[in-house]
Amino acid sequence: MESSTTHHIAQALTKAIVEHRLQPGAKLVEQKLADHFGVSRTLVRQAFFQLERQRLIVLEPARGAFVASPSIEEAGQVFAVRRMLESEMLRAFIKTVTPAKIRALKEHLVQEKAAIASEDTPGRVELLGDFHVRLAELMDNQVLAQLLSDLIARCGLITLMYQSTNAAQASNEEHVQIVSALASGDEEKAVALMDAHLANVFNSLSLGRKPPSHDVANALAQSSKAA
Amino acid sequence: MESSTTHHIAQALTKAIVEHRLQPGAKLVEQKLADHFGVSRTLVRQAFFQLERQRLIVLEPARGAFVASPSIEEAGQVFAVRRMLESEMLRAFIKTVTPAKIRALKEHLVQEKAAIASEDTPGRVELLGDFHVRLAELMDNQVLAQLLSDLIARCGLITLMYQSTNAAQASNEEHVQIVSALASGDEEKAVALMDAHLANVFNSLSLGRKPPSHDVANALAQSSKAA
DNA sequence: GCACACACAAGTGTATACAATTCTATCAAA
DNA sequence: TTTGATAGAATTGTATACACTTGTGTGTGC
Repeated sequence: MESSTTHHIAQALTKAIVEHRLQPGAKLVEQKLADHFGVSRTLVRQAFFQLERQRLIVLEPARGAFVASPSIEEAGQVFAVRRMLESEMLRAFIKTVTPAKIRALKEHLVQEKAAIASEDTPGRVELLGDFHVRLAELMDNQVLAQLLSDLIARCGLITLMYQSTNAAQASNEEHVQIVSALASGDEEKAVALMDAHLANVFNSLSLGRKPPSHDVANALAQSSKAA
Repeated sequence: MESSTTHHIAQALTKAIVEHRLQPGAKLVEQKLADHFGVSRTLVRQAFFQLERQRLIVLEPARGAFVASPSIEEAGQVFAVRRMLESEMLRAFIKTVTPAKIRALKEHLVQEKAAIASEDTPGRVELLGDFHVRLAELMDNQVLAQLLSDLIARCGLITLMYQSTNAAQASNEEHVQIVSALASGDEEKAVALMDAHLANVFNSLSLGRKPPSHDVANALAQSSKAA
């Protein structure tokens, strides 16, 4: 079984949600999405059940699917988990560090800078998150990478709500410092920097809170990259 | 939307898989499950998509759904993540420890012992896993608790493959030691014990590997508790 | 005896039909 | 004007129908 169509839909919706083309709280009407993707409701519903487990949407019985809007409290918990996970990850990373890995990270930082410079908002957010995933991948731990990727998507739902070009720049600079600490083999410094970095991202939260405008069809139309 | 029926099915299957009433690799035929639950294939398929995201089953295009059978390598990665997460969790726990929390943990240990004594295999496995979840819950971090719960379910798929009454007893004793270290406020000792504990569980792996017997209907019939 | 082709059975992938529920707009009464 | 009731539209929940793919067994040619 599986229908890669269902997965395709889930992926497109995930992207739309993480990139905030679908606002938190927006209602997802099955038929509209079905029409948009040119399929029947069946497949859309299947995708919904995936997204629900991913915590990107909430399913209310007989009322419909809504883009999740995590509370500040939940966001705090997610960030707490990330801090636990990522500080330990860095410790492990530094024990198996190689020049090639450092080089890979530095390359990533260049991409981040480019996205920030070109004001490519969705790309920027994706890359800033991917920095953390990249770290996990470089440790050859797919499970960890996948897990982090999910957590970051879940944060993305929040962070995008506030993150200005300015904040993005700060994040990038913190990434640079972390890599630099890793390169010099300074475990404690790297961990401290990462911890501070995650704390910073979380603290800049709870500012923006724009009112959501629930225009589903339009949001999906302008998909930024091919899925 | 949502149909609590779909969730009910997903939960029943989850339980069956984690308790090893459904062997890794077993094929899950949609119509048979639909008959068993007295519903149409539609709902079973929806549940499948949830279970897939949970990594408890694998969906192969046009071939069907199969109970996941994680490789030793993947198991290692899962345990590595648990070690990262849980050692940091303990550090945080000990900073907010109270007598009431210690008491709650000790109560849990009593339950563990009871399950082991009465040779209640599914109950035993569930409780041994829940010890770790309980820790997360006591920190008021639902996100962490949920995440650990998922990871443990994923391990359960493996651990049950080998875990003898003997190994269960050892696990329980290690839990006792951890709680004792927590009670005395010895952070480093608690972390070290937890790390060793998880390493032990992982190392006892890769022994058993019984050949799977794919009797789906029968496995689901003997559901141990009401879902 | 072995390899290949073919037919048929079993099972999955998707769409559609219909029942049940929720939402919305209208209107009457206070 | 506000409240409440109600009818109809919109939307969700579930089952079923049917096309398509995969697996299996039989028979034919070699």
